[in-house]
Formats: sequence, C-alpha cells, structure tokens
Amino acid sequence: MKKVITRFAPSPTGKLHIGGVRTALFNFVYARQNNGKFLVRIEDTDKERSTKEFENNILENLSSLGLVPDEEPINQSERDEIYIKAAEKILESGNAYWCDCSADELEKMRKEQTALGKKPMYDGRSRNLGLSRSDKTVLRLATPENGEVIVNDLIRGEIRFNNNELDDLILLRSNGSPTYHLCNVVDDYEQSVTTVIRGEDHISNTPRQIHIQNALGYPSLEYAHLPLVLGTDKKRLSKRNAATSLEEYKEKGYLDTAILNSLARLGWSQGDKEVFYLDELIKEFKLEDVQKAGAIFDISKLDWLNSQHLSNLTLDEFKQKLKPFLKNLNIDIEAHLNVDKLIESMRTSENTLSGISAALEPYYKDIKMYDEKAIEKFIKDKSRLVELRTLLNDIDNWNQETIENVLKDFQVKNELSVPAVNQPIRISLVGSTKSPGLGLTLSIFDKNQALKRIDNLISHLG
RNA sequence: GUCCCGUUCGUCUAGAGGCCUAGGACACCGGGUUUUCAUCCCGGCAACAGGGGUUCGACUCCCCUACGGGAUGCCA
Repeated sequence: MKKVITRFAPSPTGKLHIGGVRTALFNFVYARQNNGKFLVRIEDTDKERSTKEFENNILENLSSLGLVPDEEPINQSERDEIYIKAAEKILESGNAYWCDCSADELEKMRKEQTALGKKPMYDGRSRNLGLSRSDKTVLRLATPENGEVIVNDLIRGEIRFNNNELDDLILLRSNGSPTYHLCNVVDDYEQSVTTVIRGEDHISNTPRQIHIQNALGYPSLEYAHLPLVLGTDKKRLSKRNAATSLEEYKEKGYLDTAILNSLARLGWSQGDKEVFYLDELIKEFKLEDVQKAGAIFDISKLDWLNSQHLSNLTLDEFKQKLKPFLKNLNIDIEAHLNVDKLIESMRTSENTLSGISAALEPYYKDIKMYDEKAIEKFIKDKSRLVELRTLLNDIDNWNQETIENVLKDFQVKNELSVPAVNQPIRISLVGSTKSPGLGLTLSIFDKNQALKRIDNLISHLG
C-alpha cells in the first residue's frame, strides 16, 4: 500500500479563504488518519495576480490553525524548467502540437459556436497543420477525440466525460510559460501525491488533467471533490455575501478550533456530535461520508460553536485568548483588582472574544455613556441612590454575601421591589442594566471604586 | 446553449426498502432558573422539490421534469 500524500494547492491571489481552510483541513485530516503526509504547494503561475503578501498570509494562517505541512511548501513560479521539460516530452510523444490562433480568432470562433447553440470550445483547427514553435504559438494537448474518461471520486463515485466534450487545452503559453493544468499534474506527480482533495469547482478540470497524466505516463490519482461552501444566497461564498478570509473571523474573536469545527461540520457529521477538536476529527472523520451538495455557511452556528469552545477553555487559557482583544481597546487585562473573578463572571456574556471585550470595557474604564432609557425607567430621582450609597458605605466587610444581605434587608424593610434597589446601583457600576448578579458585581469592584461610581452617576443626574 | 454535479425543517445534518408518527443541532418562539443580562434547563414550531415507474412496501432504487450550483480563459 502506497503512503498517502495529500496537498493543498492555493494560488496566492487573495488572503486565506474560509473555503480554502476547509479544503486544507480535509487534506490534513485525511493524511493524518492514513499516517501519510500533508503538503502545501503555492500555485503562483499567474504572475499578474499572485503576490508574496498573500502567500505569506496563507502560509501563516495555515500554521496558526495547526495545519502545518509536512514538507517545506514549494512555489510553482520557481519550477518552470520542470514543467517545460514535461511539455516537451508530451510534444515528442506526438500528444501535443503548436497552435497560432490569435485571441481575436478564438473569440470569434467561440461566438460563432455559441450562436449555433454549440458548446464554445477550441475546435482543433491547428492540430494537423504541423506548425512549429514561434512567439505567437501556444502548445496544446492533443486530447483523444473519441472514448471517455472516468473520474473515480471518493465522494461521488464514477463520473464520466466524453472525450469529444473536451477541447485541446493549452500547455504552454505563447510566452513559453506553463499553465495551471500542466503544472498541477506535473507537481502532483513530482511530489508523489496520491490523493487530490479539492473543491467541486475542479470536477470538470479533472478529465483534462487525467489526459495530461496519460500523455506523460503518470499513474492515476485518487480524487475527492468537496461540495462548495456557499453564502446565504446559495452562491459560492464571496466577499459580496460574507466575510471570506480567515483573518476576518479571527479578528472578530472566533477561536481557531471553533472555526475548524464549524468548517468540518459543513458537509460532514458524526452522529449527534457537534463539538469537535482536530484530534477527534482525525479519529472520526470519513471522507466518504462527506455530503455531495453545497453547504451554506451559517454564522449563527459558528457563534454557538465558538461559545462552546470558549467555555471549554480553562480560565488561564481564556484570559490568554482574550488579552489581545482587550489590548485593542487599550485595556491591560491585569489592570483590575479582581481580574479572575471579573473574567470568570463575564466569559459567557457574548459569543466572541471581541464581543466579550466590549462588554468588559465598563469594568476597566470610567463609564462614558449611561443607558439613559434605563435611567429613566429605574431612577425617578437621585435620593434613593444617595440613600443606597450611605447604606453601602456602612458595610465594613465588603464581600458578596454581606452586600447581598444588606441590600436584601433594605429592600424588604422599605417594601421595595428588587429592581428598584438593584438597578440604580447596577447602572452606576456598569452604565447599563446588564451585569452579573449585583452582589457579585459589587464585590468585583472594591468598596471605594463602587462608591465612586455611584457618586459619578449622582453627579451625572445633576 | 452545452457538459458535469447536486436537491430531507430557515440553516447544518441523520437516514443504505419496512426500525420514519422522518431523529439531532443551530436559529426562532414559549416556559423555568438568574427578581437585570448572559449562561443553564424544559417545551414548541418546522422538511423528504414535482411527476412517473419498480416493489407487498419507498426519504431510500430507476426514469423524466423543475430548480440550484459548477465548468465552459494564453485565471487558478
């Protein structure tokens, strides 16, 4: 049995895309569960659109997710020689020919075909012309005209294509540079790739690539075409309908593990289990069980998954993850008297780290803005607040239990409703009516801070 | 247009001819806990695209239609 080798082959024409992450993940997991290798190959043959910046973004993000390739990634842009050699081999074997059709001519041809209701495709007009190489000729593969190619797909089974549906694709451009199909096939062979796991949008490329393999005498590969990740408009996820780059999700405060989890569950499931970590995926994932239909990426499921992954973190881990998000708000996470108590009581307040950070802001900084509606509803005049301040000021033993008892006594004695007592204090402390239990919230601040905040609200009321 | 792939609750999915009165999760709605918010717990709503076969029996198998997506580049 040959060692399984998978690869993720992005072209660096944009930041690491969430759909790309899923492709990489499935490649990684499949390699791991077969004790094989996971490779990354940068397909930067399009010199116009490829940038080093994007390449670095892809590589860095991949490794931050833990999808680390087992070998140093290679760049196709540095391997022209190998591809050209392969192209020459195909030419020598008689399976390729030079074609001098201009862009205009080809466009005209396609228009005519379309007008006749035919599939626009190169008609092979230069095939038997015996042209030789020039700066105006491209090298085309002589695709078999009859018969069919069968793609054996791990997810979809056999897919058949008639050879007469396939036109003679370009191997070498007129400037001599190799094209995607050639490079892709050659590198899969050169890197001993055994299994190609990629997006469904490549299905129709597969028979063409198989023809190149055949012309080169390469062994056949295993294929798995993944359903596409879709936006809510049912079209492939694009900037038009959602955040597409991994970076954007990280910046919003989604955990790597949660992102991976939600991507894995898109198109695949295992019983009733929803929460997965990478090691569990490696144990339980089955490529054959992947769904065939495209799947809409639902942010609310990610939100929930994120909350699950967040709650599975220890307090220390959680604080580490939160730290940079607070820093973005100019907050030093340790700059609070009761950091651990505060963070622990607030960690379920929102689903994302950025959301939690925002919710934490009033605990670290003075209240900039009070919820005026809440003030209107719960604070008729400041006299009660003044009264409560005195009450709290008299507490010597400043802890949650004592505070709660004092407030309860006051509330019962004066026959007041709980909100009538609690909400004014809460608004003083955090600016709104949202906070953990009041005794807990008060004890998170020290007595002086708490009284100060009450004073601030009193003076705000004027 | 042509070729290819697909189609179960709003969304992700379970379902390999009787186990389906179609299960779970998210979302949503209602209730409980917290007399705030969030968490948590309980409950509810909600789907086999349509039509033909095959079969004693079809979500499951076959065909057609419809719809959706992908591909049709000297992009990858």
